[in-house]
Formats: sequence, C-alpha cells, structure tokens
Amino acid sequence: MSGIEDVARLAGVSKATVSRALSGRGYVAPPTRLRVSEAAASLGYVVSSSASSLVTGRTSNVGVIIPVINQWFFSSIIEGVERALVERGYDLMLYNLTKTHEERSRVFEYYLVRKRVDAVIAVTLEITPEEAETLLALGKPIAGIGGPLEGIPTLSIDDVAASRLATEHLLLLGHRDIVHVGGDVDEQMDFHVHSKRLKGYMEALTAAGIAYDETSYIAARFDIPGGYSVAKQLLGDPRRRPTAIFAASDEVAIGVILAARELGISVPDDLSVIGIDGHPLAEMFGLTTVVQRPDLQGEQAVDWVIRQLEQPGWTPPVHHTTVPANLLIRSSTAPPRRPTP
Amino acid sequence: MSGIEDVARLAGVSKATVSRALSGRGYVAPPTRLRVSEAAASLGYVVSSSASSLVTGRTSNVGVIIPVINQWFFSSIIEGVERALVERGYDLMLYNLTKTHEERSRVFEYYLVRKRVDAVIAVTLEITPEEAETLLALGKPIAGIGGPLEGIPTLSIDDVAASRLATEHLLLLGHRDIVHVGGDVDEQMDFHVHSKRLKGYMEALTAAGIAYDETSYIAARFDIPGGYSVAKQLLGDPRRRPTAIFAASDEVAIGVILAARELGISVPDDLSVIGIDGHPLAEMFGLTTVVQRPDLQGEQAVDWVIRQLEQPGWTPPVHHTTVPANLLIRSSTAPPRRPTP
DNA sequence: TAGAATTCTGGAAACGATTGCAGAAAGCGA
DNA sequence: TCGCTTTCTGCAATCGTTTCCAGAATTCTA
Repeated sequence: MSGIEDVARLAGVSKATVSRALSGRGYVAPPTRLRVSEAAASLGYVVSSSASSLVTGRTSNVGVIIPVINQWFFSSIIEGVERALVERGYDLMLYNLTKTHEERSRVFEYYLVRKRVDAVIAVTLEITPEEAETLLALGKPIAGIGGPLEGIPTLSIDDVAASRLATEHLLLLGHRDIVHVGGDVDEQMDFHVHSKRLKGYMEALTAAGIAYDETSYIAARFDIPGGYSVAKQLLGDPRRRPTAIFAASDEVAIGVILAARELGISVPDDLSVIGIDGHPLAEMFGLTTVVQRPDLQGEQAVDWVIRQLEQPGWTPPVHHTTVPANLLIRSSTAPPRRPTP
Repeated sequence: MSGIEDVARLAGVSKATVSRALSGRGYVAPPTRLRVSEAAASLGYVVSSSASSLVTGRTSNVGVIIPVINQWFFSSIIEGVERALVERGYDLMLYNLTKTHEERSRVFEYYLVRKRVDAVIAVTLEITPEEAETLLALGKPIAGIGGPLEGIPTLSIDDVAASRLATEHLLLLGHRDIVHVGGDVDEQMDFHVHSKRLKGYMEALTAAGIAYDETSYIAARFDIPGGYSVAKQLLGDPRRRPTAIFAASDEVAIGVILAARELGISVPDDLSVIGIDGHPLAEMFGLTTVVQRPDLQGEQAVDWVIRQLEQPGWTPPVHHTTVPANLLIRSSTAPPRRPTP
C-alpha cells in the first residue's frame, strides 16, 4: 500500500518528479524517469485514482446508459464501447436504465453520475435539450446512439432508408404483396425506430405505386417468439398470405421463418423473408438482411467523447450522423413463385 | 460547480456539519439537517466522489470481470449484478476480459483496478490462489461465478448434477440410446463446464447400467448453429440415430431441434431433446430443460461482496456454493416411440 | 565565452471531502 | 439545582496526488 512518497524516497527524487515521470507530463530527465519507473515497479505502486482525479477533475471513467443488456443490439454496443474505452485507458461504468424506471429518476442520479464520469454515452435514450444542456454545462461530453437528439451528437443507421432498402429488394424481385411485421408503433422505447421502419416500407411501396392498408402492417413483439406468433397467425390463413414479409428485425424475421417452416411454407419458394440487423443467427437461416454494426457504433461514440475530452476545442459532428447499413442477400428471398393471376 | 463550502455558508454551518448531515453519519440536529439538505438541493450540490473516496478509501465501485457480454448467460449475470448494485448505491465497472487476451495482461491491470473498485466479481474466470491472495490482502472482497476457486467464495449450479438430472429424465422416460452433444472438452474457457456436464451424463448412464463409448458424445460449438450442424450430421445417418439427445445448453438443444425438423424427424416422437439453461427461447421450442438463473447468481455474488464491505467481520460461505437448477419439463421429451427390438 | 533558451527538479499550495477531538448546548435523574 | 450523560457543532488535520512557480543545471546561439 505504498504511496508516491515511498517511490520518491526510493528513487531519490521529489513527489513532483515522480508524478511527472509516471504520467509523462512535463520535463524529466530520461535516467530519472527510469529510476522512478523501477522504484514504482518494485514497490508495486499504482496511483490513487481518487487523489489524482481530485486534483485533475478527471476520473477516466465513461458512463454508458443503456436500456437493456440482454439483447444482441445492445450487448454488441457494449462490447464495442468497452473495447474502444480500454484501448484508450478509460473505464466503463454501466448504468442499466430500464424504460419503465419511475420518472427516469436515475437520469437524475445522473446528477450523481456527473461527479463520477468524464463523459456519457447514452444508448437509445431520449435526452431532452435541457438535460443535454445541463450535462454540457458541466463539461461532460455526451454522445448518443440512436437519435437525432437536439444539441448532442448522435449516430445510428438511417432507419427509414434501411427499411426502404429492404422493401425495395423485395419489390425488385417482383413482389407486390408484401407485409411488414414490425415493432408496435405505440410502445416503442427508442427513437420511433418502429415508425421509421414502417415509414421506409411505406415509402418504398408508394414509390412503386403499390397501395397499402392497415392489413399491410402487423405489430409484433420485437424478438423471435414475437415474429413467430404473428406469422403463425398471418400465414395460417392462405387467403391472406403475402408473397413476402419484411420483418423489422432479424429476430422477428427468424420467428417468421420458423412459423413458415412449421406451416409447410417454403422460404423462399412460397414466401420471401427479409430482416434488418445482421444478427449472428441470421446466417444459419439463410436470412437476407440489412446489416448494421452496433459494435462499431459504440466505438464511434467513444471516439467522439474521448476526442472532446482530450483535444480541447475539438467538436464532434453536430447533430446526427448516419452510419452504413448494407443489404446482404442470402437465400431467404427470391422472386415470387408466380405472379398473382 | 458548488462545493461543500458553499453549502455550509448558505446553511450557516461548518463543512463538517454539512458532511455529517448529508452522509447521515454522526449527530446532527434535525432542523440543521433540514437546512443543510435544502441548501444542498438549491445549489444542486453533490459530493465529489474523488474527494470522498480519497479520505474514506472507498470508491463505491464494484468491478465485474467477464469474458463475454453477448451471450444470454453472461448478459443475464450483468443485469442481475447491476440491479443489485444500484439498489445498494454502488456503481458497476465493466471489464470485458477476453479469453485469449495475451497473458491475461488485464488481470494485472487488475492491479490498476485495485485503486478504482472496492470489490471484484469475477465471472467464469480462473483466478489463481496467488492472485486471490493479492486481492484479499488489498482488502478487496472477491466473489466468483463459476468455480470452485481456491480461497474465494464462488457459486454456480452443480454442473455434474444438472447434467445427471437431465440424463436421468431421459432414462426415466425409457431412453437407452442417448447421445450427448456438448461443448468441446478441449477448448473450454471456464471451469471445465463441458467436462462436468459430460461427466454427469456418463454417471447417469453408468448408474443405469448403460454402456457408452466415444460415439455417445459429440463436441459442438456452444451455440445454436453449433448444435444445428452437429445434429444435422448425426441425425442424417438413420443407422446412428439415437432416440434422445442431451444437449449441454439450450442453445445447442435448439440447434438440434432445428436440425431434426429439417430432417423431418419429429420431436419428441422420433427424438427427445433436453437442454440446460432456461434460455428465453426454450419456451417457444417447447424445450425441456434444466433451469438456472444467472441473474440471481449475479445478485448473490453482489450480496457477498457488499456484505463483506459493509459488515466488518462478516465472511461469505467459504469455498463453493451450489445454486439450484430445476428440471422444467416441456414438450421436447417423451418416451421413445417403441423400445428397440 | 557570455547570455539566452531550454531542460530538469523540488517546495508548497491546491483539490474537496471526512473525521478525531474538544467544547457548547441540551436533556435527565435525584 | 447540580452533576452527568447525550446531543450537537466547529476546528483543523488528513487522504495522495498534480501543478504552479522559482531556481539550478544544461544546452544552444552568436
């Protein structure tokens, strides 16, 4: 449990010099630096982060606020963020802010957060301009995944475009009877992702001169069982069966495929299915999808906040940045067996 | 950016009193306490955790070291740990220690960790007795999920027993030709989980007087595609087809079920399948399984370390604790269609 | 080789809380 | 009412660094 004082004594220098030698800030003669490092190593010395941050005002912690952990999209973000942070010598403080959390009380414990982290990465969290203002005023950089968000840099794929891309792929194959199985527009947690994906779908249909009505969109729980149960019902009725389904996420899409299989409906012969995400399971189902990389989104967000921290004056791209989402064609989509008579 | 001094001035008391009033330690007259709280609130004051931990030696952070995030078992643990920590006013610092990380160098950055966290929860990490010794000597409580681990309290299900339980369920149904699809014994990351599950399986067979050979166990990647591809091959050959498969995890089991379906093998009529875990997807596949609750394991680990921190003298159960794992019978298991002639 | 510029080092003042100690105020039993 | 205990409060030391400042040593420039 040795302090800087012990190192100083052993190396025969002052505390000030030890500090400079170890942190690499300021002048220190190479031989001295070496002596100090050796002394520190031999004593197993490591700086007290509390003492250090008391004077510098920096904690080397970045707070990540995330609504769920147990889902591919979110845990991938965490992995990406963690990787990027350790690489730069920062630690990750994880805050799992559940949607339903009464009155977002923890966003106010946020105000507690402010003395414990240097920056905040808000995943899929709708921060009000006032809250953003507060954080910024405190000198804490923020970045958001999701968005756009007034006053803070955010990034995400372009949900409308991704959705349109998926729909257009089906249209291009010749489908005209496409159903969208998406998240429930009324209970979306994040940035209206569900409505955006619905919107992209509708735009694509409209552009192709295809009419849609309320039966063209079905709300499902946003996971495999969700897609499964909706599809089971939809596909069970042969008269209503579309030639293609655009699912708003790969998990939903996989649920759809499972339902189709169970009903003896061949994918893609009788039914084309496309999703969005690039989920690890998509491959084994041969699922055509629009791929996004949440881990890279996490890395990008880290880059923004750390840059702001370390390069005074640098500011991230204002407002919202769109990250790529690419069509990956596998075997779940094909031209409709035959045009509707 | 107001400090304790400002609050003191506004409330007309000394810093010492403010500290006592806000932290609830020591005597302070109720009216005074009220004045202080109001002053603090009106100034938006919040204690500096660095200053505070500099003097108290406590950070209110707990480090969680975990090998993967993007998997049900692990992310469930994180959720449980996080929940339990915030409830007690601690923050969670996440360290994603990849298996292959060269020389566990980060376990030595551990030595870095030691000034930043009050306690450590090691998930599925084989800590050597020396390392444990070091941590303990530093006064940092540790708890492990997985184990047993020399010198530190750990908890997990009893893998051998869980495995035996699953196998016995199949035996009880009358199966005698049971194949175990498990993780690769040679490349297991954690506490020989794969061998333990294999062992439980063999024990059950032996107890039932059933012989097994090297064809009774097949190694698979520990996820859905892993189980799928192994099963596809195994079940593809009708002569080798067992009447039941015991998969070492639900994901593997689901892979097996998918393969069976694709081959037109009916579960459970032609093939019974059982897994271990209680994965959220198990339900929709009607998968019989042995349920464990990683989130509760996380909570338990938190309880241990926090108790050690807050109740001087209290020590957690020495060595290893076994948490329950219960058989949950669904529809993927049934008696074999007919006894082998 | 003198003077200026640069590199190196130590002393001492922060940073913002917590806490031991001691004294003042209040409560209490007889 | 008097002592004794209990409650309340402030002073000042302390935690372990970083960093400003000034002075010493060294290198560079002309």
